[in-house]
Amino acid sequence: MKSEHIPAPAVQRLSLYLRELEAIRDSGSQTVSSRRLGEFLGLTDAQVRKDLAYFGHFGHPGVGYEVGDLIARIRRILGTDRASNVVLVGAGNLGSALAAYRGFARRGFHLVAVFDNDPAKIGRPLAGLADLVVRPLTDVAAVVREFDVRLAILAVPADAAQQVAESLVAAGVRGLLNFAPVAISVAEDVSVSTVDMAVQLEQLSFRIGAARRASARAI
Amino acid sequence: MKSEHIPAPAVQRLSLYLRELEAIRDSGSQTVSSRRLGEFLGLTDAQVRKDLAYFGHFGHPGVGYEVGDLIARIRRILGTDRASNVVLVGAGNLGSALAAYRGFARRGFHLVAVFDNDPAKIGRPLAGLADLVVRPLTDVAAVVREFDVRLAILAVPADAAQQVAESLVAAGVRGLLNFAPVAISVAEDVSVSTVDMAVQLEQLSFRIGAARRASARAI
DNA sequence: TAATGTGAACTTCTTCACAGCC
DNA sequence: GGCTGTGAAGAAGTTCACATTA
Repeated sequence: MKSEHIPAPAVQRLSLYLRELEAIRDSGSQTVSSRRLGEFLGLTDAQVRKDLAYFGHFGHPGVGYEVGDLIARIRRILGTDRASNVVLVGAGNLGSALAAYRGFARRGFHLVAVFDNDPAKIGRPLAGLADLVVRPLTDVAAVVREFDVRLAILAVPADAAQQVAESLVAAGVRGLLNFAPVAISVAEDVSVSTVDMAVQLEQLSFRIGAARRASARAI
Repeated sequence: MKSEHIPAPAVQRLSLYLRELEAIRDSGSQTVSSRRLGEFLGLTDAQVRKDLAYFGHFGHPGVGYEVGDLIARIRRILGTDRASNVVLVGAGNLGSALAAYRGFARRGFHLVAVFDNDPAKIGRPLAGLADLVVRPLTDVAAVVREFDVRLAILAVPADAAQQVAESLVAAGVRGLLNFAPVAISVAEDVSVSTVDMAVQLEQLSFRIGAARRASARAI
């Protein structure tokens, strides 16, 4: 297969496979079948095979996939086989929590700087992170260039998000993980992924409401 | 239209429309066209109309949609027209940040309790939130029943997530917003939405890598 | 026997294009 | 003229089922 166009949902699942594979590796398995890999994620074996086949011939008929090999391949595909530098803008509650999160480092992302424009925060280390001193937003361009930063995390208030995004992009950032509850528009060669936690709760609210309505009808 | 089956992506977008509509209302507009509503979200006008039409006849030909009315209708559909009680499990960095986040309350979710099993945290108020005292996990069932809690936020380590999820579900919770980087399996009448921030960064990493590869080919 | 990779069938979602209404 | 609602067409994604390989 190894085609030109790969469905976006397939790429999303690739990350989930990676997470699952790491757990499988830690449990001691050398190989894994498409069925087992999909099981926990609620996916069919065919789906798993199709997804992986978009990227190459990774499996061995009759055997399955070699766990360590597949992890390495997926990391290469995602571009996380080498650590990449990331900056964080916004040293409030959420920003501090994100900076302290170890999951980023474990998956190949190295946080090199934190920015904020609050004079009370600038110059101080983030709570519990002695090596990360908050820097003023005016330093963004210099840091992005110095550390060849391509990804940034936005944890600023909604009304500041668009402007901060623009300065990051101007400095050379190519991907933004936005936690502000607002849509951000940037040049189309820049990727933005917005995580709006209230939206997630609303979706759950709808789904449990729909379930209740459905069961009410069934009675 | 007002059909039985509604595409999941349409429901997702409903939340985004709501967010956008609130901004439009605050900017003073009384009505909005499908084109304008979709513009910022990168959606076509047809998509917006189709999505809204799944739920009823909300618009006025020649005029558009009445902003306040549409907000009220979408809130009803999502089940957020009345505040619903939510609990949070995990009072670490992320949990504390989530508890302090005002966006939940603004969108109709009321955080009634925070749980943790760390004795050093139990009995103390969350940083900056005097009214939220951390309670032991053993209180979950009682609180869920007392406040008729249907939604819970999980901000616990990955290796605890499944177990905590099970106790929440046993207590009567019907929807889980999971921030632990692990798939959770529960009865199928319970909804789970997992937000894995490292996965989001990986997706961005892939997209900017793919863009680079594409431009390299183009040269 | 066990499991992959993949065309073909099927299902789901999106876009088009236009009748109808303000 | 402006704009919605929607059937029909088209595109995208998923599942099936089987040839193939270990």
